[in-house]
Amino acid sequence: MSQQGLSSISSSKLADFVNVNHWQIRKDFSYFGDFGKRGVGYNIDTLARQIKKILNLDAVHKTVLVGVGNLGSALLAYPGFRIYGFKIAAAFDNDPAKIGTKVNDVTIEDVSKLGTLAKRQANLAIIAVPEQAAQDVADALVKVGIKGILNFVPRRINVPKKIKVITIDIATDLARLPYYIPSS
Amino acid sequence: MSQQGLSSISSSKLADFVNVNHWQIRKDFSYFGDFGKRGVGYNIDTLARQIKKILNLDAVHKTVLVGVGNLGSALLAYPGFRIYGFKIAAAFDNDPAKIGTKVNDVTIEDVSKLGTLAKRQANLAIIAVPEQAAQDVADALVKVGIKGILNFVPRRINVPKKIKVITIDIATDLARLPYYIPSS
DNA sequence: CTATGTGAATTTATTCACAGCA
DNA sequence: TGCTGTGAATAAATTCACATAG
Repeated sequence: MSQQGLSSISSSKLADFVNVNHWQIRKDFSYFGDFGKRGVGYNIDTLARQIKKILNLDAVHKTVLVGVGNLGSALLAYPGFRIYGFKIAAAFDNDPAKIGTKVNDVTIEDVSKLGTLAKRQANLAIIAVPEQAAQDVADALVKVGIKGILNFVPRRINVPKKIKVITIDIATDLARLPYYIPSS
Repeated sequence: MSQQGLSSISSSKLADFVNVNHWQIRKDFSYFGDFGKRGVGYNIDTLARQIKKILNLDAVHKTVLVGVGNLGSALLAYPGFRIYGFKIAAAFDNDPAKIGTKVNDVTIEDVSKLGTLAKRQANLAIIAVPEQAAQDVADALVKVGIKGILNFVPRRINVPKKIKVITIDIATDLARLPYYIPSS
């Protein structure tokens, strides 16, 4: 919207975009501050900045990818990360054929050298390895000081409580669909 | 657990697995029926069958994949779908180099021939195409009678209200992590 | 007049505590 | 004695309605 030259937006318009009610938008915002102008709406740039600040998205986050198979490659090519400030700073795999090659400007490193990450100040990681390797990779990432993990492996991984893990299990998401489908 | 020879499980054990309280497990189940035996617990096979029935997962769901790029290929290779009864019955792409080739026993077809699906009784679809193509693909899928869509494209797609769409936006999921990370 | 921000009312979800069955 | 199922109590989220500011 900002790029379209708009400067303000109302809670009703925002609500339409995300399919909720206008009062829900205002109530939610109100828990964090007074972002709007009565009679006018919300300044788009200011609002975006405030939300990014609340979500701690107002800085670049160095992110590490472990596992450059089909899914990992898709993630490396995925343009969606940039808008939120995620920078994939390193990628690791254990396949000798891949190590040393470049995918989207990132050189793939040997997963056994994960330890070298410690100096490089990445604090988020994406795990996209086969199931059996997931826990080992998680352990190595914890050891190296990672603070948060986005886990694509359909398996629970154990990490210290202060490390935040978000698991994306694609099969489980797909499994929610049939519930809404009449008989099939 | 069934494969490990166990026949029963208590709400407390189940609760530990999914990180909720034991009374939450029982309360949730109770909305759908009385599945357990007092003093014993829940019969594992019966419970699994009941849950699958509730979620409409007790039949094979023919599923169509559109877009066989990095992500689509990863999905074709993904073993997680099978356990819930999803069978990828067809895959489509618009790249001549891919059409006709086989990935995991599925022959890739020309996306312009999506119309031929009508006869093949698939009612779920996975969209993994570039952003610009998403709406056109969705329209074609609706025309061909699909009932539910798992959408991996970070963009809202418009479909008739009776069609259920679940969108997985990986960037948004990753964007939730920094909120939990101390300073960074 | 328009659109926000927020107390109050209402609805929904979670937690408790325990009766009742194997 | 062990564990379920569920009313009742508590907590949380949503919705309403309207005073207030531009």
